[in-house]
Amino acid sequence: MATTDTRIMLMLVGPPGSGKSTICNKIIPNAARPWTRICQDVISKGHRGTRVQCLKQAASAVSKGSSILIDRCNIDVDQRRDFLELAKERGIQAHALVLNFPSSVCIQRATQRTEHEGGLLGPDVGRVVNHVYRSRQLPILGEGFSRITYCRTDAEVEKAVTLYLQLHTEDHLPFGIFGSTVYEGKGTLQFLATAARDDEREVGVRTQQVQRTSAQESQASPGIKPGGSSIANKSQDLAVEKEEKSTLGILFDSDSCEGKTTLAFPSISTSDFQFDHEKAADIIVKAAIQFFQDKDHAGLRLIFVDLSPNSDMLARVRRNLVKEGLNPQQLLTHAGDITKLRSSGGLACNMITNAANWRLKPGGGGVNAAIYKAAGHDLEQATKQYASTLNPGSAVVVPLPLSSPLRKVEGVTHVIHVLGPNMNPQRPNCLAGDYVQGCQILRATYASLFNAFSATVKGQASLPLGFASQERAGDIVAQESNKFKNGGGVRGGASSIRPRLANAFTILMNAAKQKGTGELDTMPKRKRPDEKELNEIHSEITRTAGTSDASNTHGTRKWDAWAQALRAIVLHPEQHASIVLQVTDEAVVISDQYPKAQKHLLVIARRDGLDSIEDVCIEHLPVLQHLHSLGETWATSLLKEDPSLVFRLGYHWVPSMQQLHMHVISQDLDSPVLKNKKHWNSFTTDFFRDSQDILAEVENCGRVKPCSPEVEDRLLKMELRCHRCHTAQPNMPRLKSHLRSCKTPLKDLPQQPHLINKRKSLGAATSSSGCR
DNA sequence: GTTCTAGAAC
DNA sequence: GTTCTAGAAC
Repeated sequence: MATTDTRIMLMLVGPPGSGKSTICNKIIPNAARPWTRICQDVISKGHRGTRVQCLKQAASAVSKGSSILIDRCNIDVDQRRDFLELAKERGIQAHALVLNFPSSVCIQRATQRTEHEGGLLGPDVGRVVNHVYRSRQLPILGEGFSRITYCRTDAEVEKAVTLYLQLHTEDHLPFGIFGSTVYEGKGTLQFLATAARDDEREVGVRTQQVQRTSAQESQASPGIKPGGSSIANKSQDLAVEKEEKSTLGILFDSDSCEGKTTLAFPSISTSDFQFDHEKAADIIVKAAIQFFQDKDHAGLRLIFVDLSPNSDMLARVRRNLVKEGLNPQQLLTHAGDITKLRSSGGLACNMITNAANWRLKPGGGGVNAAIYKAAGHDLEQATKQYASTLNPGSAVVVPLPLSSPLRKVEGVTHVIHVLGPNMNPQRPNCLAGDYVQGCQILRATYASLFNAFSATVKGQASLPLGFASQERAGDIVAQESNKFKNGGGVRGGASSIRPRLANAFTILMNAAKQKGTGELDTMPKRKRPDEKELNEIHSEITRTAGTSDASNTHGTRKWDAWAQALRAIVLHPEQHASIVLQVTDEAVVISDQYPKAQKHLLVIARRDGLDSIEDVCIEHLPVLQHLHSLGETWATSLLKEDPSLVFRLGYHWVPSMQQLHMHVISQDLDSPVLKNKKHWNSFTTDFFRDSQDILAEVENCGRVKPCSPEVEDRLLKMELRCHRCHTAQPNMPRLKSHLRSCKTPLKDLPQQPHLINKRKSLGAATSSSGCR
């Protein structure tokens, strides 16, 4: 989230010997923004001073417009509290850089060093380090930090230093927990550290190249190299620096990216198909410009991805971006693995593009092999349902099954296969240097790709999503442009595309909608409702739900003040530090204020107007997936604390409070604040909708069947039944008494340690699989 | 969502 | 008389 003030308090957290001063010396002289080091060891005329002196100097530096580096151990909550309060008072962001090395490494470094400003060195210093180490409390967001970075290795420290070095005055970094950590402590801190480790998947550390370097080195030489840089050589350093800079536009402007649905795509045809790079770069940028001329596409984002930071195509596309004046927030460039954009690159992409072969088969090399490998067998199976072959210039959209690792880990909902022109004489259908036709096909390829993306976002995903043609796109354009010149296009989505391409796209879409034609032979065989069917389904839903009042389902519901509490939290998570566990661009995780079980968290969506599952549309699938992923991560962490727990993730069909929120709740349902029948039934009947079922329902039906007031009333007033043995209980006290002695195992639950989530709930009111 | 409380149920 | 529920108020 943006703040108007981008000054930062960066608090180093680590025992003696963790290298805090070295970090300051690297950042301060060379940084892109002014930094002031606050060092307690020298603050009193070169000698050790007090915390109050540090606070005073810190306040003075902030007043002069400087960001501040707090160079003290800051080892526990007490040591950090005053500085965090100062940051809060001054309205500046508080970051922590946690030097999470093993104590042995810190002791070795501290005892071997020959200089230290505070005189803390020599053979006896080990005892000090151990003492400090034992008392450490890892920082959490709840203390008031907006960003925490964990470093376990020198390479990770270097990466963080590089990031802060390049941080210009006007830049700001995303909120959240970054980096990885291993913590050997016990209790809550261990749990939080584990959560932070899992967060790494969620929000990522931002530089693919740096991570790769780090990973390679750790493989080559396990363990820590005291005092030594892990960056292999200068040229790699420069490559890293170059790449870090290239991503700053993305990373430091999260607000402008917030809520944007994103398509990542590689360069098509320039590798194995040997298409001329300059021509290809020109086509990519111009295709993007045309795409964004359509105002409907303002909420979309494209990311051009190439594996190597030294990629010639990346450089050419960036150069053309500048030359053509395209807004860099619309077409971003990124060096990294397209299959690991979220986990390794920190870039959540809804859809990714595969440079496919004409048989749509795995294998080969490059992007095609990588995507099929990352997506697992699921992608191959799903693709077969949509097309068997692909011609140059065409695209085919394949929704990724929920089971695909690419979806579960990276949050990718669709893979769009495209095939570009071939200029390689050793590959089939070589155009033998005919760049007139080659450029035409490559333009058609990108136009098909971008429009398939747009159409999918606009809800066409519920339609068969084949964009594969039987002819080359150029041929179709030539043959069919007159025939379809009055075609309506796709909900205006292609209105600003050049007429020839718009017609080609319209042809493809119409082909996709037509049943029983030759075109459909390559269309999806999987039954999905078309638009008319979808409308009928929604009408039926409204009828059967007995509600003619659209305000119940479309965000015009009035919320009382008490019901707006969750919204206040997502708008200002920093003001609710005591309960906030994690903040991402799309969600806030909190401890439920009135836990109805031993463990009860809420994962709250941050989007405006998304208040209940009945507000969810197909385009919100990535949000639901993100909430589910966060919930699973936290449930997994909680299970590590207590493996006897069983968790469910789900939503109340009709929520009491504004802002879509998912419950992560342990199935003991043992809580003094679970007091009445409504409480009980809201978690044990079909009023509680499992997250997995909601994901499936939205994917299959486009939205969630509303809950009529009659059904809501019936479910919440059902007789009380034990959720284990299903025996009826006369009242809450008797039920609670029964629960203390009931030993019946929970039924229909998957084996531990996996969570949850599918159980047969009481009082079945609906089929979760069908669209009604 | 919780708290309070009148009145039903026991 | 005590326990429990359900609706109003916030």
